[in-house]
Amino acid sequence: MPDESPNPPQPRGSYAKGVARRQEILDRAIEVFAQRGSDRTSMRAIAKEVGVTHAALAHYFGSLEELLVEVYRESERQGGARPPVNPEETPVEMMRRSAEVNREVVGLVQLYSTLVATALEDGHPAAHEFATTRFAGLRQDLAARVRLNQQAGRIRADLDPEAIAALVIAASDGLQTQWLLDSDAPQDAALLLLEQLLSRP
Amino acid sequence: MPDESPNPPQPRGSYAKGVARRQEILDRAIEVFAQRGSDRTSMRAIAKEVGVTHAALAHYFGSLEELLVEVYRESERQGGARPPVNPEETPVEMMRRSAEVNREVVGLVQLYSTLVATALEDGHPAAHEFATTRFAGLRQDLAARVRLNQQAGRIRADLDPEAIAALVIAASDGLQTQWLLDSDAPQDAALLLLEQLLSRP
DNA sequence: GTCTATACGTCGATAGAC
DNA sequence: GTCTATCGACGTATAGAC
Repeated sequence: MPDESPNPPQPRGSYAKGVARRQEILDRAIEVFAQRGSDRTSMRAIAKEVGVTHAALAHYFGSLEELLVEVYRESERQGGARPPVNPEETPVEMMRRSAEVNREVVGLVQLYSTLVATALEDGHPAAHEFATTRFAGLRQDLAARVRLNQQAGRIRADLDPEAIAALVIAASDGLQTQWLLDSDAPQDAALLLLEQLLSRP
Repeated sequence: MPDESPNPPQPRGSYAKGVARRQEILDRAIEVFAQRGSDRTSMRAIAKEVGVTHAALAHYFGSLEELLVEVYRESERQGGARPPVNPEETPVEMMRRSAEVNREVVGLVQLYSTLVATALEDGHPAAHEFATTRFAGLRQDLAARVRLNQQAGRIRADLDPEAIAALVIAASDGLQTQWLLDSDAPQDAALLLLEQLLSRP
């Protein structure tokens, strides 16, 4: 796209107001989702809670799917502003902390499950992009942590970091699901078991 | 449930035809889901593929949710008619076989993910009942297998069978998801890793 | 650019005809 | 037992007010 004007065309006029409004909507939507689940989440219902019309949501987010993805992304971003993370923290410890936080915001976990399930179907590019990127990034991050821990002697050095990363993420997600369906399911016990299995003997 | 009449009241009139028709619909629906994913799955679309109207589906299954649950249940039942299972088969081996089969019927795995995600939300009794029962039953079955394997010396005897069962199920589900999103994800490697971790040293 | 009003087609569910 | 007809709610798209 040649011939770009030296004055970028976007932030002209009341553009700033738009991004602020968009942020307002996202913040409010996160509260709504965290409280009551991701059920009853039509554009009209969300719009009513936020205080706009459903057409306004379409204006800012394009589609319901993109809105849901943005809500979850933003909630992760805000949740990520937690105490600075020790990079040598064990991957399982990291997931256990995450699971603990998630128990307080069940609606966001429901939203996450919905997004992942949607991503598996064809014809949902926004959800697919979100899930693919998230899993690939998480696997990479966790694999790096595994290597650090292996060097520090806290994780068995004979195990493949990539496989460990995928396994820890899968266990974390799957146990979260089982726990949401049955709070007697041994979520933390199973994560501790995995931690023990990975530990250097 | 006392006082059952010797002549059960249900199969009166052309009831037998009804169950046959219902079975026909289920069989056809399973084919449809196995082929193309669980997307495009409105009652009207399914009805068209099956050759009836959407009102007929509602007559037999009550709601879309119940139809989806029944389709998956029936597909599991039919898939369960596979080679008799060695009860001492290791839990991870069992899940690896299952994963192998599932790769051929991606649409049914998509349907499963949708059902589980739906079950996490409020106000979906059929999906919730399905998922709760399935996980509880699977955990029980796998825990029993773990105990057998522990006695046979194939799984470390110092580990909690219930926690192992939950962990194996979670890993299996979660890795399936990651693999569907990215066929480079180390699904089998991670399951083999888990097998190795659980093995008696 | 921001946002409302409105309309379109499809959805799950249901009632009633046959 | 299966259909047609109809209902309210949905996601999306667009025209135009400001």
